[in-house]
Amino acid sequence: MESRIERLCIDNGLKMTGQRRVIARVLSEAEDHPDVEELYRRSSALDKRISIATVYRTVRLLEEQGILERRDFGGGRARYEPSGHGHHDHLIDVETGKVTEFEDDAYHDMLQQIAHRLGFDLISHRLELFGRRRNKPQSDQRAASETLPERTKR
Amino acid sequence: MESRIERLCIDNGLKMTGQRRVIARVLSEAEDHPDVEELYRRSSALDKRISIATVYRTVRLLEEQGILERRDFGGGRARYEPSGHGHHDHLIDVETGKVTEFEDDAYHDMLQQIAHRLGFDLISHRLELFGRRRNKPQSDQRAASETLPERTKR
DNA sequence: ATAGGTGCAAAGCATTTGCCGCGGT
DNA sequence: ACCGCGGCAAATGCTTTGCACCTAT
Repeated sequence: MESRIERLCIDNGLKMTGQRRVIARVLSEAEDHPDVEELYRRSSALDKRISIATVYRTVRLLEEQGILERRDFGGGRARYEPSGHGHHDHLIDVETGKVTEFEDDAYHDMLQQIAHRLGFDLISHRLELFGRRRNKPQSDQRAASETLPERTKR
Repeated sequence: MESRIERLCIDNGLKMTGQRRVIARVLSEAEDHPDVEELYRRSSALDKRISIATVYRTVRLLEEQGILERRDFGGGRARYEPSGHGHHDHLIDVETGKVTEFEDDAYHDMLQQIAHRLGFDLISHRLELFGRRRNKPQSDQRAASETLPERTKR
């Protein structure tokens, strides 16, 4: 069984080694935004002979190929998610560290206008909200959340 | 002559040493978003006996006191700006690396609403636009820009 | 006087890289 | 067979810290 990301790797003409296959599978199955350490943990669980250096190299390679996207939610470690589940941004729960994704269509035009007013064409943006859960959360929006690993730095 | 930030330090009951006074002055006069290295450079120019460790310590202290704000524009180094020139976000010119500030009042409500829909109270946010300069920039908005130091990492 | 600040160099962390044997294609 | 890949450990870049001395208050 070939994972979604393995397929993408092959299509991009990447050499598929054992460790890459495992990492591709882990990424394909990830529903969150794991950092390298976490990817290494999950990959090691499937195949002991993977070094963290390889995870770093692979993750960088896949990012260059546009297969992965790097995120920076603060805390000093990069986090990754597969490309192509549409434009979305993130809300981080400041107490638990959980990340919730949300669609950004509503205000994308507004950002574009802001850029235009300043004399620029908008190429991309980065938006993160930091919030605290309210007593009675109402869920009228699909949103998956996860736990943010404890930060080491700072 | 006592700089604006030195005043804030005193008001917050911080012990004012020679090096802190110099760093406070440099920060008070900064119109950009310098990183620690840059602050060290500017401070050293005024007083040779300042170590970069002290700049790191001071900058962290001032951030904890709410006098400074840390920014992360990517590139692996923190950048700082004095607190309290109002809510604003940043647009980064992808070609030159220049940073332009802009006001965010217009869409702040919208962000709040998004957070609410997801069941959160909005505490803060981070918004960065990346754009390319257009031929004829129209300037109807106060905006200062600067050059982004070359990134070392990635 | 004394709590806290400073310089220096070493330690920490996340990430990258050199070297060299190994494995896809 | 050939070129790229992976493991390991050393290197890197930013930031923090232990220690011994120094200085505002």
